[in-house]
Amino acid sequence: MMDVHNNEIVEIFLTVADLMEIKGENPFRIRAYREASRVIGDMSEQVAQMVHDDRDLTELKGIGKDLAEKIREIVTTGQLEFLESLEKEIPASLLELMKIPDLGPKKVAAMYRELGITTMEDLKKAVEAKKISALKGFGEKTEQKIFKSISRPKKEFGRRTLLIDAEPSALAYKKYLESKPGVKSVNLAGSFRRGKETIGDLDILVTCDTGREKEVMDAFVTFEEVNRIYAKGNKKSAVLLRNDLQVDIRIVPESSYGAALHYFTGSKAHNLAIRRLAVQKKYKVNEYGVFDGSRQVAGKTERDVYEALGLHYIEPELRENMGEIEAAKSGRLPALIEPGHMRGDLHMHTTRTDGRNSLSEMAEAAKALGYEYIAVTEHSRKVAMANGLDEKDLREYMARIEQVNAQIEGIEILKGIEVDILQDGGLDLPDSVLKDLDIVIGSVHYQQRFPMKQQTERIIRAMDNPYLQILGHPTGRLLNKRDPMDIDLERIIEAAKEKKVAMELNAQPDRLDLPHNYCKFAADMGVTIVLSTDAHSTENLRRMANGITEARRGWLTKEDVVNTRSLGEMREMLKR
DNA sequence: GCCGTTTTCGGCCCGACTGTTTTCAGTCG
Repeated sequence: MMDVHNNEIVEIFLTVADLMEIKGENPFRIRAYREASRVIGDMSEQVAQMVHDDRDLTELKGIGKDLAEKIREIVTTGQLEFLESLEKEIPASLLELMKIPDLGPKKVAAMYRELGITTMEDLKKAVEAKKISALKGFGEKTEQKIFKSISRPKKEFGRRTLLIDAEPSALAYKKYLESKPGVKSVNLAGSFRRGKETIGDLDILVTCDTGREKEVMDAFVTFEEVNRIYAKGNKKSAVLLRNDLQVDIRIVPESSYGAALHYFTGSKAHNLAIRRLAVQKKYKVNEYGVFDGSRQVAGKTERDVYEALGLHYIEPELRENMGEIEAAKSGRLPALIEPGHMRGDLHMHTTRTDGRNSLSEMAEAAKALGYEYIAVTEHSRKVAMANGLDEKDLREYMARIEQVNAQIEGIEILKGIEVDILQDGGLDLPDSVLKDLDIVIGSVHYQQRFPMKQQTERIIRAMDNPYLQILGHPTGRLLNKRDPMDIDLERIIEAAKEKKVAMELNAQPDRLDLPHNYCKFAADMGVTIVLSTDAHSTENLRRMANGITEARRGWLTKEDVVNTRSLGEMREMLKR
């Protein structure tokens, strides 16, 4: 039995879809592969485990008999015969070329067929020899566009931007557009609005005085950060910023504002499902509204759009076609957690280890945020580069915490630790001191490259320590930098349930760890979740907002998160 | 390739912009 991960199956199916597209296969068949890969990619459960347990894969939405068999083949053999036969017909290097803007499957196929182009290098030579513009269906402008694009490093295409990195440009753009005459409203939609951890591009929706659309579009493409204009019309335009962020804009009439916001917020999968539902009800949904024949029956607000289709309003964070539409039909949507629900923060560092602010500064800042309690959780000795504490250091610091706690009014400072989980699953500090703490978080910081079985068992063994209350940043992922550890997270969450250990949702914008799909899995199992900032400065305490967004994407309610509770109730719930 | 209180066969979301087109294909979201 091989450990084939969901993301490997996703990659294989996406590659199959791309290759079939170049080959010119039936688009609906291609879509089936893409749809299946999306479903698998969003799952928390490992498909390989399902195969192993002899479960019926066709229970999964979008997976029928054929794809179930292909998944089984991938899981048992580690490869897919069908993909290999496709790769014999279509060079896989063509997929790189498809990442170039304006080059899709048809054009790439034509260049391959007519000129034998398979690599970026081939393409460059053909462009320089002016062979591209000679092809039918191609012309001077297309050749120029390709020339412009291949002079850029290829890795820049398709790279996703951390939400928090996109934020400054997004807000600056919004403010800029709002200042333009004739503009009535500017809204950021797309994955930015859905609160995805990383975004592919930025989507802006604008309403303006009728007749002034062109004026607004002129302003849009002359924003100071614009580096390149991809397309410009009166309803829709697209540009590339200097920081490589692509920005799309749509201008719509106010009567269609809700439908357009819905359409432009996505996700694509959610929109497709909504449109399919509309077709069932003999309606048509587009970005201008819900239509019964040519009559608009909804569209001014998003709520109207959902109601016209017999659905409750769905929050943007849930719009991934992961069950939210079914829940909205039957009124089973969760009441999502909100920033105002948070009453404390249970993971932070101070200047005693690698933080930038003192204990009292952190406490004052937390108090200013309206919190009732915090836990100060320094690193343990193993994390030497952060001046991690040994037992003696910790005892001293605990005394210091008690001191400050006595001095400060209106907030309770709890004595905590982020103790390192050692190679063998032991903890980096003795029980004799752990037992005297209020909050014990256990985290893996070293040896993150163990094989799955070993890594999983290491973490589960750590949870056997009766003083460990919270598993910190459970996957160890750093978005765009480091993959999650190779672990069976489902098994770990099940163990957490059994041992009454809570899972942390670490709110650092490049962690957001526990990932949302596992938040949902854990909450469904009844595992307690702690939403923490892991702040290393007073400023960082505000990152709770990022964690709230991830929690909402994971369908979490106030009840699922322990630090929405009063101090007493929270402590009771974390007791083992 | 999937899917079905209209169907096990015949559908499968919908529109804007661009370029190379004399009416539309390709790409994108």
